[in-house]
Amino acid sequence: MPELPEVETVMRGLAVVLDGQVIEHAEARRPDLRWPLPPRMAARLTGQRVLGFRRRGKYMLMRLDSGESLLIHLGMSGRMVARERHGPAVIRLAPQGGASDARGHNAPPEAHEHVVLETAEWRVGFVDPRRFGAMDLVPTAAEDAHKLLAGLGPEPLEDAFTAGVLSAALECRRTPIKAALLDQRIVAGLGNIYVSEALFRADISPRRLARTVAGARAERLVPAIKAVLADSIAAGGSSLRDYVRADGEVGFFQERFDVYGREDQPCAHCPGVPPCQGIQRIVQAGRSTFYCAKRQR
DNA sequence: AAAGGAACCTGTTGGC
DNA sequence: TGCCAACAGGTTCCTT
Repeated sequence: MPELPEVETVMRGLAVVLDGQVIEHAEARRPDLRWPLPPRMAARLTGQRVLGFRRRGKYMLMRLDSGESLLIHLGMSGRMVARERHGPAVIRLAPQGGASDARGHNAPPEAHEHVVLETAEWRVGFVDPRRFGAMDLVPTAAEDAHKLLAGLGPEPLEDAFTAGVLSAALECRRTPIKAALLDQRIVAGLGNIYVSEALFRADISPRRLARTVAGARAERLVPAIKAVLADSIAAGGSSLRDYVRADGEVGFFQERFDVYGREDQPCAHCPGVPPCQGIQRIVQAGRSTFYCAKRQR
């Protein structure tokens, strides 16, 4: 569910609540997420001060003063819910929000809340119905050597991610560009939504062979990827600013997609111009892709 | 080695 | 209204 922009926004929300605070109490209520939680995780978190956060692809890393970092992946359905322990505020760091009738310290416990972290002021729960999410502890000095991070491709928002870098990575791939961009080894952080969105912005067909995305096409695609991610983070970030509302719900990119989930709707690039067929939905590698067949080549 | 599909789980949605 | 199938934003693992 959460792709790079959602993970970035969730992480910034966690930082607001946890940065600099001491985890007074930690609890692993259900130890079997995607993989078993690391040994004694709750004990290794308890008493630690949170020194800072960082994101790598769709992974969040929370630095502790013990010299370890908590690695968090939200999987498909993972979200974080922060409640003020002695007040009404609730921050739901959830990509699609959902019902928001929670009432703070008197609210019923969230279902599927597998891990809980408590500071003096906040109770932060990791909620993940499908349990595709994961947590692990890793030495801070060797974060990037972690098995789940070691193979990741470049960060798309960093300057080092250029058209040259991308086309070099795509060169030997005999697969549609859609599938290649979902591969976290090519570029880290894109998922099913933003791949469709970026290809639309770059006028590139999702069916095009990856290795033919070079030259001018790669020069269009890289800025398109950066722009759609940045726009989405800006949308989430702006809603994060007023999180203090008692029923605080962090908004995300939501209804602002150009193509994702818009089958049969007009294409924003060629509205009403025949023979544009509007947005089509196709299935690639078992997953939905949305695009405009006229515009994207 | 790379590509495609199944598998992991649970919740929601849409059709009949 | 009820039931069931299809589908969901991710990733790994197992075959070809």
